[in-house]
Amino acid sequence: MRRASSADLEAPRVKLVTWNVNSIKARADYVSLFLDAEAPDVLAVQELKVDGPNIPLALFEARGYHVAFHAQPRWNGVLIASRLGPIEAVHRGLEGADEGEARLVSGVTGGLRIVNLYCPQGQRVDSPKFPFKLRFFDGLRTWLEQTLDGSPTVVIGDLNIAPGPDDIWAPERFADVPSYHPEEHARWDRLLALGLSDVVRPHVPPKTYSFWDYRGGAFHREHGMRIDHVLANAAAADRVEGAWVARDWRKKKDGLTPSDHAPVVVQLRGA
DNA sequence: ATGGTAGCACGGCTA
Repeated sequence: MRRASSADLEAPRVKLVTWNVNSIKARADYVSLFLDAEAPDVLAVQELKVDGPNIPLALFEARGYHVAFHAQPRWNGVLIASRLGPIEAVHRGLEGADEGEARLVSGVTGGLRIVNLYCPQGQRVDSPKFPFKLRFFDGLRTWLEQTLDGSPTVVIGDLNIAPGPDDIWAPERFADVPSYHPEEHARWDRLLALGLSDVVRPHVPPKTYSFWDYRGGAFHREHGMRIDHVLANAAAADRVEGAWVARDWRKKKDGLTPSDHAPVVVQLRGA
């Protein structure tokens, strides 16, 4: 554990991570390994999959992180952990667009607004989940229009959209499939039109992925997608020094099963 | 071939 205040003065740099962990309960030991090895300043977690006492908050608190979360049993669930300081102005949920599911938590920490998202996956285009996904993005845009105020902000998380052909292993196979559908790309473009930019894309080579299905040996076949994102408004994007996918954390560690997503890391200059 | 794997209210659903 390190002393937050003096260390931050010595190294004015913020290491921001987004990671869909596929159950914070099943991944508690694995996430602990990650925190000790990578020491993020802010970690945005998606897919908690548990609520209440089943969330192992102690693993964050024991390492000096402040925590804010929005959770439900079984599915979804998002959490922000920060050692920049307390998390203030916390907002939970996307009223009118999330159908009561725990998919958005936001807060301000260290002078940075974090909007942490777990967007719907969409299942198949002919399932009710797909129009729900599109409505969620429409509601998100409306909410961001009202929320973005020019202060440094990142919109971060598992957006379940691969924005371009370099972000998915076989774009031709996904032309009519959620994660790479034209209707989703239209929503992506509308988010960017709010003044947000994808601050990871310029720093990673084409065909860099953040998610590989557990099934069919997808990781070893490099059958992946880049669906975990960090979007930043101008005030935050100006501070980005680098970004990468921590691909090694998609592998087993000490015999522990990994998530099907790797952490995505963005390094920012301190304020 | 409607699979394959992992996780959650233990078992159908979600990804």
